[in-house]
Amino acid sequence: MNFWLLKSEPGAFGIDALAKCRRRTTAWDGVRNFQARNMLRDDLRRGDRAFFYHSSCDEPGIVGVVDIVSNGYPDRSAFDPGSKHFDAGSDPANPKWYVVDVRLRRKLKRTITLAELRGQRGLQDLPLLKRGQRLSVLPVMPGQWQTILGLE
DNA sequence: GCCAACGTTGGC
DNA sequence: GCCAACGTTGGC
Repeated sequence: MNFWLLKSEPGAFGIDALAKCRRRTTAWDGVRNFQARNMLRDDLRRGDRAFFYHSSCDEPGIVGVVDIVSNGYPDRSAFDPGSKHFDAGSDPANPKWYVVDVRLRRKLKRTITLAELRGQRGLQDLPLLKRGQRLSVLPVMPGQWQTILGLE
């Protein structure tokens, strides 16, 4: 099992929105960055686990844990002209963008803030904390995962 | 709103 | 292939 961190803006799709989804499960769609796409397509696997991170908000930080419940598959929102994630450059016969399905495992009892993560020993190498890092899908090493859970 | 950092685009 | 211009991300 591998560990990941998935970012979302709570104003667009926050953890409470996921909690309201049928079976607390949804396709993690709308990722439009090639590096993140490659990870969704090739690296995230059913059975993996990820932190749910809120970005661009009052209190950026980790708010929950999700299970990855599918392998990567084409992002259908890219094919839908009515979707805000529509991309005319993605063809169903040759999909450009990918998703995985995620299911909410649990909300954390409290938000583990970005500021708190920055100050934590043992997380110096967490990709989330690297300068200029902007990917919405990021790996988390097992030791980092445990360190973060220990902060809750 | 500002700005640093990075990705993408497109002319050459 | 280079690189300037532009767009986006995201913390502050």
